[in-house]
Amino acid sequence: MAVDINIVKKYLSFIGPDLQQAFAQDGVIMDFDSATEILREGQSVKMIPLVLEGLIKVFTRNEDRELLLYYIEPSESCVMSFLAGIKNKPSKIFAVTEKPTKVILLPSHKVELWTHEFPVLNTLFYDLYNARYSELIDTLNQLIFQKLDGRLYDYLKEKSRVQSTKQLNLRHREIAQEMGTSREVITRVLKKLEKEGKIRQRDNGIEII
Amino acid sequence: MAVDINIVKKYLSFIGPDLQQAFAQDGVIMDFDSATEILREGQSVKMIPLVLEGLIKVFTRNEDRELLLYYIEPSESCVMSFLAGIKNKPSKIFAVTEKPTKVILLPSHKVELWTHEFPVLNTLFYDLYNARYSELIDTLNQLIFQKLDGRLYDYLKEKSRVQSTKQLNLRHREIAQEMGTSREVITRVLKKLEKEGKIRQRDNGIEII
DNA sequence: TTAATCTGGTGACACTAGTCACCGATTATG
DNA sequence: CATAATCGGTGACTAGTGTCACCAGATTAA
Repeated sequence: MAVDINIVKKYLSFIGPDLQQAFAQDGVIMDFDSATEILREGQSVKMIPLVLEGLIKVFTRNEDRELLLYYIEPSESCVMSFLAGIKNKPSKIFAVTEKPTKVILLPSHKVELWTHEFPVLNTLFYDLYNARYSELIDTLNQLIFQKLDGRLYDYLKEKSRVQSTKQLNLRHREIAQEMGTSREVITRVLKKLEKEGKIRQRDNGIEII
Repeated sequence: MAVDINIVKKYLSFIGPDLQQAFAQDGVIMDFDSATEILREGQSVKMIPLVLEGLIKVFTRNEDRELLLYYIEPSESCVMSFLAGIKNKPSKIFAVTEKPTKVILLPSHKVELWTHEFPVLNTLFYDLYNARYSELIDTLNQLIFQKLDGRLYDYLKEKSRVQSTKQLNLRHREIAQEMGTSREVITRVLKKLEKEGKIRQRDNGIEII
């Protein structure tokens, strides 16, 4: 048995004992440090990851510009990026841990079998696909229909949510990077948000009000 | 038998005889005129549509602004929008036929059963989800990393591809609508593209070179 | 300690896209 | 036929962003 069944039970109580058993049998637990690139390994070994603990951020890149797409939180999966990566294309999607992160890797051919045996797994993936998709749509709507100040404020609130703190330790430069713009612009817009009383800037970072 | 098995065989040769049989048994064929809104009906009856013939465009809206997301072509499905619509949320996605379109509607609870019996169906949906997802990513990348002239040119090329013609019968106003900008801007950028020799404007529309 | 680096801050400027106002030509409608 | 509506075209202006140059204070490295 590759994985301690109790770990599986602890994090994935909702999938039922049979599937837990299967996961324990064929899955592999991996722990990643913060800021580890997740995508590289998956391309040769066809494994589908399920996040048990921690946080992964998914973004797209174009030359030196990035754009944050969404976060993957516990009991979610980065099916998409992996599957896309496996298929063939250069994928244009990147996944990096933002906290120390524990995942369980499931062999994709097993997962395919399991989806026939265990409807709950099908539902899980179907929900995940949907979730990822909606997030993308939201990002897209934000991009085309909102101005930078709105986008930045939403970005900060989301960051605050996934980090579970109102004290964000962020450099202007990092924000600019993740939002696909430049540092000076972020500096200016943060000033504006501060004047509007939505945030406060401190030595160590940004406080959401 | 609700649907003539020969229709199913004709359009969906790749799914194998057993699944064809199942589709014919439980599916419903519907024909839509051009410019019909597709989403409305699906919300009470849980049916998953598969496009057999024609073309559906999917877009998002915000007040009076729209943004074209992608097209659904034959043997593809708008799973996402339907499922999202069924779930609960206001969905923010719209689907409208752009040609006369023939679809087969499959009861979603049956589809769930079939995915267990017929691996090919799982693969189909999985591929579709992936396709939809990649298209969104492409749109997103285009939006943030490209200027309007590039976007417009790509828009025209894609339009030309799905319509299978280099002579596009389009009003500047329509283009502006689908790209989420204003008519004057499109007029100007089209002029620019024409000067660059990428298109030609005629009385009846636009020719891609 | 000194030098290098990182950080936020800022003014000046350029460019893109959106808006407004208006026009002439063409097409549809009464 | 006359009038109205639509369509593309254009100049002028504005707002929002991105870019460049440079600065001062804090932090880190030599």
